[in-house]
Amino acid sequence: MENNDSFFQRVFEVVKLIPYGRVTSYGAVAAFLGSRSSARMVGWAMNASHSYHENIPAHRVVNRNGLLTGKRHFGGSDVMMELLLSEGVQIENDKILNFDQIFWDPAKELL
DNA sequence: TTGCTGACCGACG
DNA sequence: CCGTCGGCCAGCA
Repeated sequence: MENNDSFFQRVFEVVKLIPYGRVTSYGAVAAFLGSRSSARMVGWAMNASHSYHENIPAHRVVNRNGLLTGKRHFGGSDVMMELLLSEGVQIENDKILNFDQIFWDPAKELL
């Protein structure tokens, strides 16, 4: 892998690789990049994804609890939840029920 | 340019 | 159990 890309670019690369109907956590992506403490940057990268022309499935990235913490940044509505629901993800009260089942760990799946 | 903030996470008291 | 703090990096006033 090339390390010349910025942190954000690396985050996008991983997020774009998330399979349909699967989700991952900020910490998992951060850990895959080598810095689990940089989970905040992953979330910030999602915010920056608005500026990028590429399609970033940010709705497939949630926090460690499987909670849709970033839904408020997703158009200000339940768009994030709707997208996940359309992918077969079970959600209740902004939380992914089968999080353990659909969790996609880049460190394991991608490698 | 400096400094604050942010869609997180883990540790500590 | 719950509140607080540090760490990581980039964007913005």
